[in-house]
Amino acid sequence: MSADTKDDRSQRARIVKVAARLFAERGYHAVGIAELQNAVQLGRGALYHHIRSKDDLLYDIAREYIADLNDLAVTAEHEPDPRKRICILGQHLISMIASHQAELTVCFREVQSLTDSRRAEVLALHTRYERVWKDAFISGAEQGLFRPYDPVVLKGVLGMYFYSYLWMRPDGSLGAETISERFNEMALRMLAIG
Amino acid sequence: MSADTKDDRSQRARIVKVAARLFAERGYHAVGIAELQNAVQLGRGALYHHIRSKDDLLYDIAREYIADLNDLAVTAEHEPDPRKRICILGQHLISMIASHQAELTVCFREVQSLTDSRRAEVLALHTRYERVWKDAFISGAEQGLFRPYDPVVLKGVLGMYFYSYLWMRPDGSLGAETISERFNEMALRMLAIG
DNA sequence: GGAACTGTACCGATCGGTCGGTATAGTACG
DNA sequence: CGTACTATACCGACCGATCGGTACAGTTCC
Repeated sequence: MSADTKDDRSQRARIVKVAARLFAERGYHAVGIAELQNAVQLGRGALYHHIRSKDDLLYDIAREYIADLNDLAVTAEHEPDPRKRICILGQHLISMIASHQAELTVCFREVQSLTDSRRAEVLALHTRYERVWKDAFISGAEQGLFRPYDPVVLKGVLGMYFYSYLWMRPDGSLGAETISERFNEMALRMLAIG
Repeated sequence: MSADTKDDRSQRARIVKVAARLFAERGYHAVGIAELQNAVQLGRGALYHHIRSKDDLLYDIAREYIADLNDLAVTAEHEPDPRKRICILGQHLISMIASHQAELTVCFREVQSLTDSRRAEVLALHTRYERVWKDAFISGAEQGLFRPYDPVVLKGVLGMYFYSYLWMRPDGSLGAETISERFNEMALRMLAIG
């Protein structure tokens, strides 16, 4: 039992992880508290001892992982070469999706299920993340490396990366490194001049 | 009242349309029958006179529009030039998303909410649609026009197009024609050799 | 009359969340 | 040592509200 002295945090982390998987598999509103109870093998009271509400659970998941993505993106902003910056952003994004697929699925797909103020907050983080990409595109355009900035190109490139949360399989034959390399190469093609 | 003699079909079509919009906005499980009633201004009994169940409603939406997409795709298969075929597929896809955004949002995002057998059926339609693209990619590769077939490239291209259901705005400044033209050009770049 | 359409009252089941209470471990005090 | 007290983790019964769906009577139109 000595390993369980930190029960509080580890239990909560475990609950959040299981919830993320359930929400990703079947959708936030489709998963009831009873199902979550059963999945974590805890009684009603025990579960609510660790979480405040179902909505808070969703909020924590949706917020934390887009925030992490932003943190990673900030480090990429130090790279002066827009082409390299795109590659770093792409590699981070794909590796995050590969290693936290359930959480990012919730993050991308269940924002709408948050209460108004929380949704606004999380959406702001999404916007901020997108802006990092946008800045890289504009930067490259100004340096004459990329085609002039075009929002459709931005959406297209981001769509390519983001959409991977739906088909990527962590145990599949395609590793995250392979995927990000090919996506990065394609992104640079989309941005090239002429 | 004379214009309402075809109430049966028109009412049902109206209900399906409103349901699609609600499901797209807030998610299938988040929308209750009461909310749907209120939106179509019909009592419980009247509503259930036109639909069999909530699940059937989802099934009809999710099935019909991916089936339509497949029908459109079949006509594109007659085009021998893989490059042109890609452009036709892309143009059809984007124009469908633009004109039936709510329905296709449901179609893409709520497949998981269907019962097992129905989900399998709808997923088969998705697979079939993806195969049309795949065939075009392979065709182009065989003719020496595209790079060798790579599933990652396929997923990347499809992601670019599909993801647009999340950000496209029918009343926005970007018309469907503009978007599909630029996406098509990018898709061909992604597929080009070297 | 009869078929189509509609509203209301109602069903059992399940929803998210709270309740009082228990078991256990740690700690302070005599 | 034993006893009193506190905090944490947990359980299962229970809450009002809402869920999807049904029964049925009334109305309208041919």
